[in-house]
Amino acid sequence: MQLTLSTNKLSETTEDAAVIEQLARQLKVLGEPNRLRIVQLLREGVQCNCELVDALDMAPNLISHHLRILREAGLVEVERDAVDARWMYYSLNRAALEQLTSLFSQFFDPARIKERHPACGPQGSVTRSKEIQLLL
Amino acid sequence: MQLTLSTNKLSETTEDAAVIEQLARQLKVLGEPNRLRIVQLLREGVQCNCELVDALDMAPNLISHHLRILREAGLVEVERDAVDARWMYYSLNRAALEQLTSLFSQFFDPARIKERHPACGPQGSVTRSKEIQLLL
DNA sequence: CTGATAGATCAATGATTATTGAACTAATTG
DNA sequence: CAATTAGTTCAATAATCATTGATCTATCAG
Repeated sequence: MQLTLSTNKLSETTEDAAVIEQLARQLKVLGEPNRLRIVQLLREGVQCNCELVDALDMAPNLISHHLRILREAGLVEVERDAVDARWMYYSLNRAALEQLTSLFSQFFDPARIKERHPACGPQGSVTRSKEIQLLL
Repeated sequence: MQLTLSTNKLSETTEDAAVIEQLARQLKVLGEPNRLRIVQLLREGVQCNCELVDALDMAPNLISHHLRILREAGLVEVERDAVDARWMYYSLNRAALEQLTSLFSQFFDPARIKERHPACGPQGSVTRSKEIQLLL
């Protein structure tokens, strides 16, 4: 799915609710250890289901399941072998990863974290920053 | 948690099983929409629980829960107000985000995806790449 | 046509985890 | 001290989702 931003100002790029949703969806998909391992293997090049089964020691249908999730998230693509159509070849979607890494770097860029003092708390807030003590 | 790599060769940095596990753990934490929204708010600066409650329209204990998860993943830190110790101030852990974005960019870098032909499949594999047809 | 092969789909189970409401702490205020 | 306030912790519920086993679909080989 290709998302268009509701604004073209870079500073608001990562504020768009739909973008956040999409980012969360993809991160959740990648946050599953077995799927992350599949992605790691796919980085080494196109793989068929059976190769992943061998490498990960998992049931074929489970691999199938995770590949489907990855595919539905737009992160992985499938091709069918033209010579023997029983074989499926899975590969990473470069464009999707390009977009994802770009958004991720922006969203979590430490340099863009603001120093703002909280709007709530006691009036002592003004000088709080120097008095604060670490918890536990 | 600070992870040391079992190898110092850049090309193998993202191959380390422990690193993958840790990456998966953090991505899963960030893959929850409400938590991602919390992170988004924390990017605007330190926030107390109550501010997040207002901004996200969620129960305080639920915010507490998600903040704990973020904290246990090392992504968020807490401080207690020195003037009125009832207030807690949450902030993003810059060092952790630095490390995470770096690892993420490396791991999902499209440029590092190899073109390798699958080791399985029919003998026709050799010329497969040009014959392959897209599935659905 | 009959197996065998690669893999997907389906239904059921189990584990994880977000959410909710109630009770609890600790600190401040009157 | 009693009442508030900010926030956490705990137990219970509900929803999500990974895993498993069985079945199903194509496709290819004999």
